[in-house]
Amino acid sequence: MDELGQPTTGTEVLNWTQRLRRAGIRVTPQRLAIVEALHDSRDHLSAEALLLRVRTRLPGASLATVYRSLDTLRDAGIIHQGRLGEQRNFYETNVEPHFHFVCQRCHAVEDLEPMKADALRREIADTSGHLIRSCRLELFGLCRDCRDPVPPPLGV
Amino acid sequence: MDELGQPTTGTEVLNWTQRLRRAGIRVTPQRLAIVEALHDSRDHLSAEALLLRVRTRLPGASLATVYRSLDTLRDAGIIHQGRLGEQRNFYETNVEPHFHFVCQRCHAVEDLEPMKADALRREIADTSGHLIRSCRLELFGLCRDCRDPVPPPLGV
DNA sequence: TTATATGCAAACTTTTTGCACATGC
DNA sequence: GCATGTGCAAAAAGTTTGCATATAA
Repeated sequence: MDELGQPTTGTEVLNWTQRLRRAGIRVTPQRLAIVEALHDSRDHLSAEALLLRVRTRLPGASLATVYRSLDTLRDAGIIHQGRLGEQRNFYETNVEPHFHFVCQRCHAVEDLEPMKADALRREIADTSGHLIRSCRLELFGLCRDCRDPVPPPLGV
Repeated sequence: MDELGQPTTGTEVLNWTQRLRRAGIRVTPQRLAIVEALHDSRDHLSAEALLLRVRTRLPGASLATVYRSLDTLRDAGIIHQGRLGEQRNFYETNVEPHFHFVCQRCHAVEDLEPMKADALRREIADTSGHLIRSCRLELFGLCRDCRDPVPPPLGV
């Protein structure tokens, strides 16, 4: 199910096809497989992780195509590309401005709402005189679960 | 001159030597050349850019040594390592928590004070339940100069 | 003296590119 | 039909590593 509560299969295919077409880029099986695998994962995936998922649907897909498709989709505003301390990029279908929290123990990545960040951004713009077009906020630490590990059940 | 208004040469050498020694790492000509070149540049340098500067003083220095020294200095808390949208790391001697603004036109990098970011960080910690150990804020746009180019002198 | 650092070259990881062939529109 | 996309392999770019030698403490 996607965030509207619709089944992911079938209608999703139409949605992404339309989105690609409206963005003015060609609709190919590879691009559809890539953007759908990325969206269905609801995660922040590397190109290589994405290739593994795409290959379950298109066994012949190549890493070069994944990279080229991701670039195209990113330029079309359909996906977001980022980095999180690591040496490789990650991709996600959430293109709204938002921030990331990375757990340094379980390495989970959580999306954070922009919240007051716009105020911070505006204040920095005012005091610095720069024109700010985008910003990235990344927080690192221990997530709820890794911070307070669930104690083992009593009597074990 | 450094930020205390002291001449950079001479006393600086002593300072960095002391700082390395106090951090418990060996003082080598390469490490001193690296940290001093980095500090004197007052910039955000890549390993390769740093090697060029270091080689004016130690012509035989190698890139591998620069990388290994930077890792060591970073682990010792003497320098800070970061990334700014690019695919390579940068290094700086400012180890205080602070943020960066990157001009997308002239590619200048400016350090920003943490300011209200601590409040933002605290709020995110409270609402998410995560333990936040560090955070990184990067802003991209046009700097003051690139935003409002100086008009050519009259009569030309 | 001895653990640690350096230089060199090779390896490794991630991403990009040239080219012949395939395909969306 | 033609501009564009794909797969393969090779190349780039950035960083790390093995090893013999050199050096800080």
